[in-house]
Amino acid sequence: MNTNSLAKKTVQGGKTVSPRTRVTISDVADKLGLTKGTVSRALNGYTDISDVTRRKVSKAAEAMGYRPLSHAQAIRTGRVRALGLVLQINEHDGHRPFFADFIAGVTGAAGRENWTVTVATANSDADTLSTLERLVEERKADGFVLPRTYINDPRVDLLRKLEVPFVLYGRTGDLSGCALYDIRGEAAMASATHKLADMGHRRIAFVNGGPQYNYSVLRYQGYRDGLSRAGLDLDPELVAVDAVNEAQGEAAAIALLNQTNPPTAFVYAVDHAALGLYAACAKLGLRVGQDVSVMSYDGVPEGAHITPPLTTYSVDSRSAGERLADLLIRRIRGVAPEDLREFADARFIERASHGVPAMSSNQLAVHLHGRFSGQNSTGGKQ
Amino acid sequence: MNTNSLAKKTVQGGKTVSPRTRVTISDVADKLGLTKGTVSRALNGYTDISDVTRRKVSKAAEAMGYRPLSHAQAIRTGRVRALGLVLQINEHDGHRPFFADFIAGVTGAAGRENWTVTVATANSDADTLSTLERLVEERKADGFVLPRTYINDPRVDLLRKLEVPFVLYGRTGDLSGCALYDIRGEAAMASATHKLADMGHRRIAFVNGGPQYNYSVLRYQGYRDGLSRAGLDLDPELVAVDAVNEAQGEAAAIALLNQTNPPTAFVYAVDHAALGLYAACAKLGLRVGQDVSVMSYDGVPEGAHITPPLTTYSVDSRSAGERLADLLIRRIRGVAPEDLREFADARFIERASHGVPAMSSNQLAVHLHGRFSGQNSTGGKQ
DNA sequence: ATTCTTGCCGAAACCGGTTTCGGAACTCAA
DNA sequence: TTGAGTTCCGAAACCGGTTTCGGCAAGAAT
Repeated sequence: MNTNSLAKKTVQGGKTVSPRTRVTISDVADKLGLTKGTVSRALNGYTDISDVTRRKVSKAAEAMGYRPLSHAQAIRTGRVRALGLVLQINEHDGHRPFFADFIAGVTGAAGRENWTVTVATANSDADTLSTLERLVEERKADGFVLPRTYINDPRVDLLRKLEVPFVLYGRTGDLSGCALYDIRGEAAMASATHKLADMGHRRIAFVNGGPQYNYSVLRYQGYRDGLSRAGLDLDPELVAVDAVNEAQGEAAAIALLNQTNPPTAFVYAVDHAALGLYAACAKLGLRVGQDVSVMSYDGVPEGAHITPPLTTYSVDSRSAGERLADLLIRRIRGVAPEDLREFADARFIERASHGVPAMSSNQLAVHLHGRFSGQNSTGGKQ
Repeated sequence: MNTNSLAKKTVQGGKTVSPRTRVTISDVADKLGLTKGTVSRALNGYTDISDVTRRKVSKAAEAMGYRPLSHAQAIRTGRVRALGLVLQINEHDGHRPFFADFIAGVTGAAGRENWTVTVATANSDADTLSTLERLVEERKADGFVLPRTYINDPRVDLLRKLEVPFVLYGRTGDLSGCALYDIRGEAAMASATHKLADMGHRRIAFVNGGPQYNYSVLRYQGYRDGLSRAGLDLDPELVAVDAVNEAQGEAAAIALLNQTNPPTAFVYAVDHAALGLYAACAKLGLRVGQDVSVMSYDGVPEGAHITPPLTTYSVDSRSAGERLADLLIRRIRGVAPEDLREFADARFIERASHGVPAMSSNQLAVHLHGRFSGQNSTGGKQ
């Protein structure tokens, strides 16, 4: 018998109520004349409990509003039913708008399984690692979602060493033992490149994102695949790197356009960088979608509001979060990482930032260099 | 003696290592020849432990890398050292960009005290309440941060009833027993109104946000204070409500401008709505910052990129998150809610969306109605 | 009728901490 | 010398669950 039940309960009007006190497993056991061990086994699907008893127990538990305390379970099982998410907040992180959707996806899917999500933030790689370690040490999470993977990711090394389950949002150099979810960014880049070539563009530039991220090798590969499928040669002079925000995207565009054989089309790996092309074109007196075409990747909201609206490949961050949470929970429950790899495609959003080239590369060069010095200019036709 | 220490430890090369196993409080106790009860008391500042022992214990614990398992502590203390944050993700929530900063603030401050943050999302008021209840039931958090307060907030009622600590981000109708942090939006609105009046504007409109939110009564009050300080009368025809995104802000602006005595200046309670004024002016052939002035509130990044850049009162979401986490932790530790109320001011960011009126209200009316019918127009001079 | 299974559940240990209680040793005053 | 306080720590209960172990009763096999 639950020795505390008398102290904790009060009889009011013939009905037993528990003031300010949770209903514990012993309460359920007492009510049924069983022991708490039996109740526990019944609730957790042990096979040595008769169906009759099992049904009785789960019914009573439901009726009494019994909810096991996850940290009381954790002390024995080692599981807290929580997912960990360590976000690295960089100063120049252009991806913040995604967080809300992404977090909503992760927490939503976790909640549906009655799991919770422990979120922490860090402001450097080292900080991320020590935060991960702290969360593991205190067992605040049973596993982790690792967003924004590097080609060479120290978080993966750490969690592998600690034997803590994790799932990647993105791929990484060494995938052994990794569960993951990723968007086929390479397919999007190939498709964009190919589409632009189909429209008649012959010189198509590629502006990549941060070189440390794994996505950049994939998207670059996609760009090259698109070129070769279109029968175009790769010109290294048409490739820029490390543009993840508007300013960097603008600088890259200006540098590329100031060449003697400028591109008539751009493929950007990151939407926020692609927004910089608009600024560059404003300065250089070019019309986006006519003089210069662009397609990009991510699907940020700003792209829909800019003029002309940006053609892009949109990523569904919420469903990414949902899938990641689901995969991670299964990983924690013991499914092999190799069986937990999912891919999705970005969705093509055709807007108005691309079209058939109004000029050839040569004509564009004349147009540009006949009016401008080839340096940045703050004036120009709007 | 820790009966498990032999089973768990292995001696390798004369050095005791613990393979795959945490160091527990019993390990520390064994090493020092004390009992785990003593170690626990020493570590938790009980007065019946001698200073010598206390120092010995904390030193050994540190050296052995002992970290108490928060859920093991929780089973006795009822505290999990976690803050709860339930975010309501509305479809038309224009405030998403803040989330990253806000969450970074909360988690950062919590982490500094070795607390963690469990985040959950909900998509309706009812969902928010049931999520809160679930988190309380399973004791996934010791207290909650409640962002975006309503005038009449059911979350407050719930947590008050459950006697769970919480802290508001914003004020609410009945503040009894509430700890809170808030930005003085009313002061910002008053200041904006007064500044515009000083510049010579006589008809200043106010476009408020969602009427269910507590901030809207405060900002409206601030607008009225600003008017009266400037010696201007309140004209109800110059007040619009419920504009929290660009489309709603645009509709409000067009309706206000189509009146016979249109405003020459606008005070918006929400930046995202103020962006709609730009769209409205583009349609009506007005120049923002000259024909029409505007000041707003929030400090969203888009405001800096739009032309002309938006003058606004910027809120520091990160430090808000930090302060809230700090207040909540103190609240959970027992500080009275009345002693946990903090206010901060929004920072004035003077940009180019305001100026002396180019025309009086009458002239503006002639300008508008001489060219347009007074209905929405999609054409007009860009 | 006896023995062997099998199904089902009680009893108790256990997880890693916290907290209460009591008593040994040491002071200090009478 | 003794009695009353203090100081400091050990012993054990406790928190709310999970898991192991063993045993009883009913049915099957011999």
